[in-house]
Amino acid sequence: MDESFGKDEKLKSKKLIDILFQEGKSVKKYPLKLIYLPITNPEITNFKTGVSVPKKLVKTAVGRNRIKRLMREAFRKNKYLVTSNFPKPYALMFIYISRDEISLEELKKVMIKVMEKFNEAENKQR
RNA sequence: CAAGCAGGCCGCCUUAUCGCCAACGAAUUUAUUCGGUGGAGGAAAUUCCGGACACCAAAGGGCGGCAUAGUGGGUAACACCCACCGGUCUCGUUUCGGUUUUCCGAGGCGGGAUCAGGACUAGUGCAACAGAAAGGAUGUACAGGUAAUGCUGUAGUGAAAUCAGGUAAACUCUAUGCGGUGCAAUGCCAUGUAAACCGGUGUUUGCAAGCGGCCCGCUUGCUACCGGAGGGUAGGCAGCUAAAGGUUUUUGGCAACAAAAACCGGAGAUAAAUGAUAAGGGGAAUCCCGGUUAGCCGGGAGGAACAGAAUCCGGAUUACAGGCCUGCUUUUUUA
Repeated sequence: MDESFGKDEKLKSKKLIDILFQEGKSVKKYPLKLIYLPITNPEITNFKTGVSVPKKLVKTAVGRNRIKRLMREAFRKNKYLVTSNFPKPYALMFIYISRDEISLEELKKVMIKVMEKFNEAENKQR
């Protein structure tokens, strides 16, 4: 199973991120929030995923780094849940909305639930 | 051996698996695969000083403004570092005097801590209590003196009474230094469809903008003419890491440091890499059990601080579990 998470799959375009925050929909499961938007640009063929931890909630750079790394790890292990289910690519942004630290195990569980919610919402619409 | 003080160093390790970033080398299906290699800190933090570098005019002149403040040295430079001098505090020791048990006062020598440590014979301001009077000063008593007068001395208040008084982390003065903005600097590529952009030529006046707050001065634009520039995405590349680098030895120097030689040469991301999991090792505080008069000994549980590079250096400041080393002081035990 492909568990890599390389450059190509990361959300890096500033423009795309701006559009995502303006027009994207979201699902929430504490302490995670997922903002998503279908990518209309035909050049881009795969999912683009980013993670974010607000400076307001986690004060130190070490703390934010730690949580972002755990989020990437949790996504990497479970990304098949979303990437294989849709014909069109999406831009995804996971945002951590708690002040407290979290273990990888717990984060994985929440990540899976958020992804399930996302699947439901998008499949219903189609 | 223990405690305290001062200074310095380190600040989890090993293996496996799954991943991330970088340059390199192969292979091919030419954008992918494979391979081994390298990949956070002593503070990377605060952004408080000082530089390098870049652009703004060859960064220019004046006023204003800011910073620094014993002397000498080090350095690219500094508010940093070193040495010395001085003041203040403190400890030890010693001498002298009073008293003589303690104790008190003065001085010498030695150690430690600390100090924005230039100038109040330029001007201005400020000063509790006491005192007649505290800054263009001058009243009482006694004594002296004069043509005359606080003119002179003493007493009295006070830290200080015409003494070159005190005070500059008071204005100020003096000396020295400082232009501004910062790698989101800056350069290149790509983009542009039109009152825009780029290049060139010409340029009188006026206006506007920029060059630190003002003035000077300088530059640019507005105008005219000529030429250039059409897929999509909206970014990409350089700057970008070799550093006033480090280690060791020798020489010079009290030292900071400098010179020479040999060796090592070390992250470069950009919604931002350096991570996750498992096993083993290591283990402080604390807790539990057993033994012991106690110190303590044995076993088990427990599990590691502050903190993340963002152009690069030198410092300062602040945060920090635990461990190690060196020196000094003190106490106890043993020999």
